[in-house]
Amino acid sequence: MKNEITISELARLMHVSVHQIRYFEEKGALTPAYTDSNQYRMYGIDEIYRLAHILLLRRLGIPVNAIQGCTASSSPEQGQHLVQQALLDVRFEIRRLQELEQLMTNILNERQNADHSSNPYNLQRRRATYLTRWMRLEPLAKLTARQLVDQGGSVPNLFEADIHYIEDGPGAMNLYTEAEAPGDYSLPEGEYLSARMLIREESELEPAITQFYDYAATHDYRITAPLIVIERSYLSLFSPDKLHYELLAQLDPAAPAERRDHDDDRADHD
DNA sequence: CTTCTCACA
DNA sequence: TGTGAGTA
Repeated sequence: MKNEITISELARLMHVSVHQIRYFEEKGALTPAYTDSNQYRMYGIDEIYRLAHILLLRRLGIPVNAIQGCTASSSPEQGQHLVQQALLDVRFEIRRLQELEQLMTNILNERQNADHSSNPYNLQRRRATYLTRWMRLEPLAKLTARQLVDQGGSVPNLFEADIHYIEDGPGAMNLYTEAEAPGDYSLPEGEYLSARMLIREESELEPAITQFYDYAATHDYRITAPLIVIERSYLSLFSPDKLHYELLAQLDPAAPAERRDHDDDRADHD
């Protein structure tokens, strides 16, 4: 019985595939102690340690090629740099996952918010938000696939963000998405009237808008700024035939805006 | 049981 | 960076 072991024994011992060991060899990271007369690779105790090191560095996300140079020519300086780089990479990955987590909770939260379908209207105090414009829709133009590609690469992560439609001249629309910093359009902080609704056909939108203005008028809300139509893409996620919209308009800050300390005293109109 | 090579994610 | 199939 030899002291050295075969590749499959080594693989079982280290909980890796035989393939993987040969792959490391191809990359120059791990050479067998010797190859037997039957062409079998044989591994001794040194190779076991070596493989353990390689596996550890792989867990840190260091590429096998890099392990080759760092373990063989063995410059501790370089090895340290590799680990530092790997650390930077995992921090980047953590950020990525945190953003993903945020997206998921947003999707879930929006569903909760959307479910109170009793009274679509509601008054909100909103912080300033900033919008960046990414496309202009000419009057009567419908959004088509062609327009999206002709528009150039500047289409945002479409349908991961809510699309804001703001009228720009007669019949024309500008399309925006939310931005971090002040951009092409700003919604100032203030009181807003909002209505959320679920719509099956685009034709339902127009009457909803007039109804929105009617509602504002009968409640003496002064709307000065343009109406913002928000297409909430998350909410259509699980009901493809329906679109969720929010109508939003800032209330005139100059108007006396009879202080409403509670906003649930309207139930007369629908 | 091993080897190698190739195609595939 | 590996995996799986097929071969000898």
